[in-house]
Amino acid sequence: MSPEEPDEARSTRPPRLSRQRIVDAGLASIEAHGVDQMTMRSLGRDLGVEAMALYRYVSGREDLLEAVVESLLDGLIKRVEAAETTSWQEYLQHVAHEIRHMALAHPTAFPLVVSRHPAAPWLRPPLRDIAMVEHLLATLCERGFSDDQAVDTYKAFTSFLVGSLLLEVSTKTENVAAVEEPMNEGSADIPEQDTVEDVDLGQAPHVVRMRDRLSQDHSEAEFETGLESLLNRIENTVSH
Amino acid sequence: MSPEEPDEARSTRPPRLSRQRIVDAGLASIEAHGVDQMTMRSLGRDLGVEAMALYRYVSGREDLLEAVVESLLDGLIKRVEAAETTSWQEYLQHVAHEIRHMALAHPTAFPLVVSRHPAAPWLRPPLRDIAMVEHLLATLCERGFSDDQAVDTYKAFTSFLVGSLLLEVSTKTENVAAVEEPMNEGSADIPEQDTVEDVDLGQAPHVVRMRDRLSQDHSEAEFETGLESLLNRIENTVSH
DNA sequence: TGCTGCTGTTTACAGCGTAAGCGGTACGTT
DNA sequence: AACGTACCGCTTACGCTGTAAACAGCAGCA
Repeated sequence: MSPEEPDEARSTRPPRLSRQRIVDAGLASIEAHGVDQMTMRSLGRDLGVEAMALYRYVSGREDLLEAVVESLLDGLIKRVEAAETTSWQEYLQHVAHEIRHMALAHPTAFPLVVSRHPAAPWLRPPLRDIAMVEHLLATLCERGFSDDQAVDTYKAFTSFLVGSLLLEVSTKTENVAAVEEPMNEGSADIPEQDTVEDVDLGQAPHVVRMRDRLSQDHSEAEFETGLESLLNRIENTVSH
Repeated sequence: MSPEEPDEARSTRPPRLSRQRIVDAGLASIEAHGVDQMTMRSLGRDLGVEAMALYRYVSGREDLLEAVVESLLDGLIKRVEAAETTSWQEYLQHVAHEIRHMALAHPTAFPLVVSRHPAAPWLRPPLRDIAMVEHLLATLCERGFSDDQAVDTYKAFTSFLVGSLLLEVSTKTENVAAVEEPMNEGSADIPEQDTVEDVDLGQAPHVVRMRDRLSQDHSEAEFETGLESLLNRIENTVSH
């Protein structure tokens, strides 16, 4: 074995700063404590470095967040491009499942993928990558879609993903930020309302009755059902 | 006419501070300059008052944002409750259109309605109000839905709204925050990439070919189509 | 030996949310 | 008329943020 290498993995000390290391630590910090808590200073602390050191590798916090989003997407694109699918249905299902997997693996960061403005208006989240969109459109056209059909499918598909996954991860992130009561305008001797649960007990009988059902998590089945329904709908407009 | 009234509308000077006035100004500021720019200090400036004065009426910035979201919703609930609809299909369409109208009227604030955690996990955005959810569930049950069917419909309906409307308003908000280039790791004599438009010209022929189609705004038609498809799907599972 | 380039640190500044205390004004009670 | 007492908005202050700018240590090379 070579006794000495100029690489970065010899000592237990932090090897070196790099854009990749910063982005990874940023993602980890976001998942651990929420986006707001991921500050340049705390991130520097995580990496054993002053905050300003990060600015050699990212041009600012916004750039870093953008890079985190990008890093979530590019592992996925390669997998999608590698996978071979026989029908466009199978293809869209594969993409959908990959993205759902990513969303569930990073539930706190996923809203960033959705809410940050993409580079171009026609890049719809969560497919905010040109390569990804190109691959999807190309695949659909290959399978006999017209341009219009491909674009319509792309739009309906992204809408479905955003709606399903954003609400699904939001239930899994619940109390990163604590709750606080809203304050009442005038003086304050209105009978105290203990919890949200108690208010509707009088006002919302249906909600109370169905509360268990409402709280149950069937998101996977709902996702599959919705996806299948979407594919059926597309199938009808395509074969027409 | 009475020569003097103790009310607030006599002089052109700011009448008085109140929670409602603060919330309204907050919403206006958000729509004008984006959520981030709506700071307690700037909002005080808008109202001709020091920032700390606001704290008599809202318990903090978070509370204010919550109140803004609430204010977007409660005008709508009353309208939905007032409207009379004959079928559950018509009812859901009415609700969907009301919410879409709200989203388009406040495209910058709408993401707040979606992304802020609701008071209870089973209050799914954008229907984050107990009264709203109660009314929806009650109406569906009235029309013969079982509890399970009502809950499933509620979930699918909210997912649809979030996906469609969030992406629709996001295209209408495009450049509230400016773009910035991401910085490249090593030295910087890689040939400069002028705009996003030029990169894909070589790499993404399908995107280039369909760019016009991708940019065209058919969001209304897409919304109606998607909604109708959703209603059909629900209809099938209900009558089965 | 000195020069040059890269890397991380130090210092500094404007702006943020907000806790705490202060002053003025209007009003009910005496 | 005078006084106590709410209420309302202002002032000050603190710790936090993102980041611009100057600086220090250290590598390799002449």
